[in-house]
Parts: sequence; C-alpha cells; structure tokens
Amino acid sequence: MIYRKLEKDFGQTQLEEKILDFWDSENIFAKSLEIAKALPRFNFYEGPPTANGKPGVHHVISRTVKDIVCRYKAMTGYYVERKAGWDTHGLPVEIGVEKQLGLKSKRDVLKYGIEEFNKKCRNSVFTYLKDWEWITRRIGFWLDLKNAYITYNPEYVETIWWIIAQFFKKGLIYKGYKVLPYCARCGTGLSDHEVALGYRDTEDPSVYVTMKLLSPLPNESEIPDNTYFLVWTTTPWTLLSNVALAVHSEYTYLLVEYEGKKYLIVKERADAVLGEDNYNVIKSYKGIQLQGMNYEPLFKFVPSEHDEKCWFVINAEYITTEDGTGIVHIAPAFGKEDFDEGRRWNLPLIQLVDDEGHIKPEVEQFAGLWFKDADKPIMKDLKERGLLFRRGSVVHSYPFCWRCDSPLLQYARSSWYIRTTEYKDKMLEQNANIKWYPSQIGAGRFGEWLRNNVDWAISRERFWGTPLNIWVCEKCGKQIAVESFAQLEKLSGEPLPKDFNPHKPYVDEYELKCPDCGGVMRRTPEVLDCWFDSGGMPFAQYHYPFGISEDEFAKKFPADFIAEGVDQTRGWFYTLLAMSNFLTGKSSYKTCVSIELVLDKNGRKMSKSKGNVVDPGEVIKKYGADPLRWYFITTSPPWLPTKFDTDGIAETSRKFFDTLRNTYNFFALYAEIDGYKPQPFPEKLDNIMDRWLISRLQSLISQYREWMEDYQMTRAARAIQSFVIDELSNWYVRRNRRRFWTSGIDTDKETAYSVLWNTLVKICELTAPLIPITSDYFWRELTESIREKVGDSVHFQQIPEKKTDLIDSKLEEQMSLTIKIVELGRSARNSARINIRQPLSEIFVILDTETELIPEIYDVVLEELNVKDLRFASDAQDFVKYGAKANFKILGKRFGSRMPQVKASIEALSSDDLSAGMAPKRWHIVVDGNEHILTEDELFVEIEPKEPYIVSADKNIAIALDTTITPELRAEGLAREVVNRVQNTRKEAGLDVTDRIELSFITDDSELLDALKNYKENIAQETLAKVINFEPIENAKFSKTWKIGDSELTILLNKK
RNA sequence: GGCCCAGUAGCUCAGCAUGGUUAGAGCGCGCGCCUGAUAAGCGCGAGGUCAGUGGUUCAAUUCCACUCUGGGCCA
Repeated sequence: MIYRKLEKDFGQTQLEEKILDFWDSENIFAKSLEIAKALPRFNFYEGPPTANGKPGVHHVISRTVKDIVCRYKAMTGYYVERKAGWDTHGLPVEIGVEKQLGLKSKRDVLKYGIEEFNKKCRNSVFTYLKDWEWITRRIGFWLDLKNAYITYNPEYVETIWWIIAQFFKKGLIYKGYKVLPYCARCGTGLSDHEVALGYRDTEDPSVYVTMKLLSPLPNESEIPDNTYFLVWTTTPWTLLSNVALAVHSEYTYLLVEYEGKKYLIVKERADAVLGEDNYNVIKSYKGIQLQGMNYEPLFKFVPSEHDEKCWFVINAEYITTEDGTGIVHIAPAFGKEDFDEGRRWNLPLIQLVDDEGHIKPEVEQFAGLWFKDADKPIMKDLKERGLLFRRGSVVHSYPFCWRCDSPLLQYARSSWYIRTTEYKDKMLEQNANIKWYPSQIGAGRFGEWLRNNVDWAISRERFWGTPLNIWVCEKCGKQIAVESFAQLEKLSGEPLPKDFNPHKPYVDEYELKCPDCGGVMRRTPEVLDCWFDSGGMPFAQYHYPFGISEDEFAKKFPADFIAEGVDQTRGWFYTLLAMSNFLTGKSSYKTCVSIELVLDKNGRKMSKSKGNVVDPGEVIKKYGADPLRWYFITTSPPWLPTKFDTDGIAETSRKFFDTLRNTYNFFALYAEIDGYKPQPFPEKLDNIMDRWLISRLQSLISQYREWMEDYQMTRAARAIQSFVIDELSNWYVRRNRRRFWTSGIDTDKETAYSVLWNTLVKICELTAPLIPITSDYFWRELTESIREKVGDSVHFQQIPEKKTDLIDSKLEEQMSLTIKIVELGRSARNSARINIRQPLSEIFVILDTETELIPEIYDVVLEELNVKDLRFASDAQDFVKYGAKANFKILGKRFGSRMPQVKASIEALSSDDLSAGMAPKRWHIVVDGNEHILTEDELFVEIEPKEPYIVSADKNIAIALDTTITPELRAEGLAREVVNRVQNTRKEAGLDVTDRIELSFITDDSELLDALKNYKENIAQETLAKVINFEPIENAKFSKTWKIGDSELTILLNKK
C-alpha cells in the first residue's frame, strides 16, 4: 500500500491523535528546531499565563495565533525558539489559597504562618497545569514546555532583583507616601493597570450635606446665622476624616435662600441642585473671597494634639461644575487630589479607616464597621442632627479589586515607586516603532495610556511574590538594592544554602550591616507587583545577566513578535516596554498582535454567571483541534471580537476539511491502483487544465506569502479555502476525473497524477502553519513512498516559493471566462429542461469584441456542457442586441455635472448604433447639442439576448444553445443514461471501481434497445464490462430495474 | 463624560483606504439538476431603506458631522 484512503470510521479526531502521538514519539518539534539551528533567529516571547485557572476558548485563539506565526516563520527560513513560561506569583494565587484555607484577611494569613502559606501558594500554582499541558499539546501548539521559565524560580527572581537594582542605581526608585488605590481586603495597593481591570458600574449614595459657617461672609463682620456650605459626596464614610472644604477661586458662588435656610453653592449648579426658581439669590462671591473661612465640622474626631489648622475653606483648581455643588470636601488620606491639597495647605492627615478597611476605634460611634457599611449609619446620624440636605443614589463606574471584588478605596499609604514618568517620552518614541495589529491600538489605546503615564507603584504588602530586594538601615535610613544572591551573601556575611529560597519568610532572615553607620539593615517587607515579573521575562527567562552571555542575549532580544489578549495593553504590553526601555533603550517587542475577546454566538461576553462559557476540550473532542483553529482564523481577524458558534465549526469541518479529505481520497484511490510514484510535474504541461491549476496554485502562493508576512492570516486562510473547494476540488478534480479512470497508465495520466500530487503537497505545506496536525497527516500520506528523501514531517519543509514563470494570468482570465460560459450553459439547459446527459449539437458563444476564447479551452466547455460543437456567432446580432452603460468613473471626470445627460445619451444608443461603433471603437453621443466622441473605455457595451434565442447572458458574454435533438443525439443521450444506471448498479452491488463485469440489458423499448446496441462498445468501456448481452444471464448475482424516461430497463450484472 | 471597534440578506462574513449609479459569497429556505472522489456540487428563485439623520458631490454602502444599537478601553 502506497496511498491509503481514509475510511469513514477514521475521523478528524482519530487523525489528529495519530499525528500527535507521532510527534511525541519521534520528537518532531525538537527535531524541527535541531534542523533550523543555524538559521537566523525569529524571536518569540510567550506571555506567561497563570496556571491556577482552567484554559478557556479565548486561550485557544491566542495560542493558535502564536503557533501560526511561529510555524510560518519556521517554515520560511528562521529558527524560532518557543520557550513556555508560567506566571506564578501574585494576588490571584494568594486569593485562591486564602479561599481554600478559609482565611479572610491578611491578619489571618499572618496567624496561619507565612512559611506554610507560601508553600501552599507555590503548590497551588500548578493545580491546572495538566489542563494547560493537555490543551497546548492537543491544539498542536508547539511550545517548549520542558524549558519553561517559572517566575518563582530562584534564577528568575535573581534577574528581577538585578533589574530592580538597576532602577535603584539610576535613582528611579523612591518610597513615597501617596494616596493610591487600595484593596483593604487584600491589604495592598494596586497599580494603575490592576485598577483598570476592575471598573464596574455600581450604585453609591449621592449625598448633599451642610456645614455651618463660622466666619463672617466677605465684607461683613458678623458671623451669619443659619448659613451653610452645601457639599456633595458619594463616599459618606470619608466625611469622618474631613479637614477642609475646597472652592474654585475663579468660580462664582451664590448665597441663596432656600426653604428658610441660607446656602453657599456654585452658580452653575444651583438650578440643578435646588431646582430652577426654587431659591432666592442674596449675594454672589468669587471663590477666592471664600478662602480661609471657617466652618463647623460634621464630626470632630480629629485628635486634639494636631498642630495643623483644619476646617476652613481652601482654593483648588481641579474643581469642576459638572456635578456636585462646586464645594468639595477634602479628606487628604482618601483622595489623590485631597492629598495634594493637604500638602499645599498644610492640612492634617486624618485616616480614620485602618488598613483592613475598618473604622478606627477612636470613632466610638462607628468603630469597627467596614468602611462601606459606615455610609448608612453616618447618613442617619447626620439626618438626625439636621445636617443632611438630601440623599439619593447614583450609578457610576467605580473600581473594584480585580481579584477579590471588594470596592477599592483611595488610601494614603507608603509604597515603592518607579519613576516611569522620567522616561515617558522615550517610551512614546519607541512605541512609534512597534508594529501593532490592529494599528489603532498603538497610536490609540496604548499611546494614550503612555501619554497619561504615572509613576509605577511596584510594591505590594503581601506574601507570595518576588521579595523587593531593598534593605533599609534601621538607624540612618540608608537603602541598598541587593543585585544578586552572591552580593547578598557577601553583604550579609552569611553563606546562602545551595537550595536558597529567595521568598518570604526565608529572605527576611538576612540582615546587612550599614556601610555608613554600622547599623542593622533589614529588608523592606513588601513583595513586588507580579506584573514586574512578567514585564521582566525577556531578561529573567534567560537568567540575564548571570546565566547568559551578552552576545547570546543580544541574539534573543528583542522579540520579533508577541501576541496576547487586548486586555494586556495596560498589563504585559506596558510592563514589557517600561522595563526594557529603561534597561536597553528599546522596546522588547517589534510586532504585537492584540487579540480581541471571544464572545458567545449572540455577541455577549462569556462569563460563568451567564452560563455561556464554552469548554474548548468538548469542542475539540467533537470536531477536532484543527477545525477549531481554522474556524477561528477564517471567521474574522484575531483583532476583531469573535462570535463563537459551534455550528460554524461544524460547517468548517464539513466544507473545508471534508473537501480536503475527499480530494486526497480521490487521489489515493486511483494512485494506489496505478502505483503512482511521486515526481515533480513535467517542465512543459500540455493540458490546459494542468497549466491553469498550477498557475492558480502559484498565484495562491504569492498572495499567501504576502498576507502571511503582514500577519493577515485570515485573508491567507480564506484564499486557501476557496482554492481548495472551488478550484481544486470542484473544478480541476471534477473536470479531470476521466483522465484517472482510464485503465493502464500513459503520459497524460502520469501528468495528471503529478499535477494533483504536487498541488496537494503544496497545499499541505501552505496550511501547515494554520492546521499543523491535519496538514502533516496528509503530507505524510502523500510522501510515504519517498520518506527518506523528503523527511518525516511537513514541518521540516519550507513554504513553497512562488514560481512566477508558471503564472499565466491570461489563462486564469480565460478559465474564469470559461467557467462563466459553462454557468450560462447550465442555466440555459435548465430553462430548456434538457438535462446534462442529453448531448446537444451546438453552442454559440457571443463575446464582446475585445474578448477572445482560446481554442484549447473549447473542449472544456464542450465536455462540461455535453455539446458537440462550439461556435462564435458570426453575426452576433442574430442572437443578441447591444445595450450600453456609461463608465461613470472615467466619464465623470470628463463631463462632471453634465453626467445625467451623458448617461441618458449613452443609454439611448440603439443596438445598431452600438454595433456600428464596434469596429472603429468610436461612438457618438450628443450632449447639450454638442457631439462628443466616446472611446472604448468610456462606456460598457453589454449584450442582451434577443428573441427567439433567449438563452443566457451576463454583461459581456451570452450563449445560445441549439436545442434541436436529432435521433442520433437522442440515442447517444439514452446510452449515457444507461451508463449512469449501470454505474449506480455497480455501486449498489458493492463492486470495486476496478472490477470487471458481465452485463445484460432487458427492455421492451425498441428505441432504447437500438441505442444500446449502437453504443455497446462505448457502454462497455465506460462501465468496465467485458461482455454485454441482450438476453438474461444465467445466475445473475445482481439485477435491478430502472426507469429511463417512460421506459423500463432491467440491468443484470455479474462480476467477471 | 472621553476614546476605539463593529453595525451590509434570517445567520456568518466580503466590499469601503483610491466615491461611479445594478452591493456579493457561504449557511439556511423553495424548485429543479448532477454524481463511480464528495455528509459534496450545479442552476434558478425568495430574501437588503448597506443602523438612522443631515452634509459634501454630477454621483455616497464608501468621505464628513451628529444620533442610535452592540462590544471594548479609559475617567
């Protein structure tokens, strides 16, 4: 056996399992790398997923894109290292373990013990590792999992330390007391990109409170009675810590009388808050005039020992009149602007919420309440005291912790920062050099993010992460960033164990001696933002600079290509750039494909709560991995949201995969019979169909390469799909079946095999990056007999180069014209109700003057339409009349606004006028009384069929069929009907295509009988009959009676 | 509130950067045909205010503005 047909029970999934096993047992991936070792590198970086959740369909699409690009590059002359990576640190992991252990807060973790807790974290990270490995292998994603980088490995951590030390040396790391988004439940600050993950619409109180004036109004001496500042907030709990009110110095504030009390409010908001015409304006002031006025605070929990003055009006320029009252309450510990103003005005920093989010004990009334839970009692208390002007609620977008879903608060905290703003311009500069897919991400979303860059808060007050390697002197405050384990050993004077674990709590045992004052230096307790780990992967994956030489590293940096979900824009895409830009002055990636969401089939986001999450494992088990990959790629470009519909995969697998399979099966069936040995197709191809197919194949290769180079894999895949289905299978193979049926082997048949074999092999090569498993299967089946020569796998091959000399675009045009003629012919037969088996004598083809049909192609038309002769109508006017349409594109430039008249004149041209203009290619029209001469390209001459020949026409082609059926034609038609019935009988009898038979025909119809006798030879040849009888055969194994027209025919059949 | 993407046939998507008057394919539907590679294929038919409204233009699905709907990002 050289070529094996795929049997029905050997489906896509069996095929895939077979190839995957083959790849495993023969180490095909490793071998593919070995072969390419000496080639130039194409660098790919794998963005590390966290393995503590199951992979979903969206992971399949991103892994598919990565795999396609890497394989394509590997097959076009590059060495593509594909090192896997796992993100193992960070809050998500800790949260998972806390849940598992039933811990509710940071204090619980401390009670439980950091050592044990971190052990649990470490072990939990790979809970789902098996699922990840399964899906990676199963979708054919070639990724070097054995040499994966793991962010908790000591070597990885050491590189991260080194990076921190570099920032530190340049003075870009500072410890700041700043207000930052803080999750009280997790007990840690969040970086901006983390906050960005958690915005959500939520309902909050919308509260107007009143604070009584304790100073005279401007230009007055008495303290007014019954007069209040009207203040708006959505966070009543921050009112406990209020220390000032802010107004905008330029705005106009009104003193109004409203329901018996007097209020101060900004002019622009008075109508909205108080209601139009509901209030009387007494006076108005500029904001600057109000500065320094005192007011009666709502609460007096501010400790008395505070020296700073508080409870007065300040000016702040950030105030808007979009909402609120234009008077803003200031609580410096709970807002970024508040904090800044607090500094400016020397306000006390009152922080009446502890770092676990509870109201502090000194607020006796509300002590111990979770900060959000304090809102209601506070409002109630204010209401009782008559200080609540109005309460309502507002739905607005508010940030929640992206992992634990607690509402975040702005919270003054000390934190370590990297001064990324220092080199923001450089990042923007480098961003301009990154090739983004889609392009608007780069200039838009990502560029915008960079322009608004703020310093990166890199520390987290947590446990499971890369420990921040800064040691601080207890005595003099000196800081040292330790840049390696060796340096730690040296500075601490303590030898590190061989299996040194740099995590908490072990690392905290090492104390240094302060070089300045001799004091004890201890490590600052924080760990690093886990995005710092992933952003450092270009370096840390190779243990740079400790485990790799500069030369070697230079080859592996930067990445030529990365691809991740669009949600990484402010995550990984940013941290990669922020870190590598500082360290090397360059971006660590040249091309970035950002992959959009996978939605459900109704365009809704997949989420567990909606129950519309698709398990990729289920889909793969049912349809196979390659159909899933093909579906993702052909449906829409990866950077557009994909509406995921399993019916679409079913369609993909039926149409494309089954066609591919059947085309292969067709080849295998006959090539096996004839024992075809693969060989290149002949230099010179005589058969026009062969020349056409090869030309189309070369055109496809050319397009494919162009698109793949530009990451337009969707276009490339669609082009392959239509080539395989429409051109290869439905046209070439169908048209050429006869060449394979003939018994024995001759040059023509040999050539047909070679053309088909070569085309199939090339298709396997082109599809190898896209559907690596299926393509390898067919490729291996096709090349079985020349295994030694060509190697083990399609993935060791190079994508074919286009051979321009084989492209015959004129022939391609001719063939599409031919296909058009055939379509028209079929349509004509249909309307004449003459089926295709009935031969007809003549077809007339009417083309416009320019177009010609090359004689070689006539046969295709004749055979396809089952007609005896093709003629061009000598006088087309017998069959058609001419009409004309204006070519607006060209005439529009010439005639401009006179186009409507031009259009009318052209459409008014008679068939004779048009015919007369054919030869000189000049047509005359009159516009506004002036004659104009139109040339060929200025109008379209169209053909319309003319009675009684109405047959079929389309724009510049028409055909007319001679529908006369002579007795001879009728006999021939009957013979063909009979051949068809015999073939069906053979099929039903379960005969092999090569089996010889003995036939007997029994019929009462004399016309049919005559036809059978006349065409006996022909029928015998077509049906592989050795003998044809017109008497019943003794012991016929199989017999069947068919209807042909109105007659009956009984076919008796025996294998011979 | 700001920014980005999408809105074309019942469904999935082309076409739009370079405007040209008659907008295409596949699936599904109805009728017919073909089939010794095909869970295929072919022909015909039904199915579209190219989301809406204005504008620019001789001409807009295409360019511009605004609005609506869906998705995403930010504040």
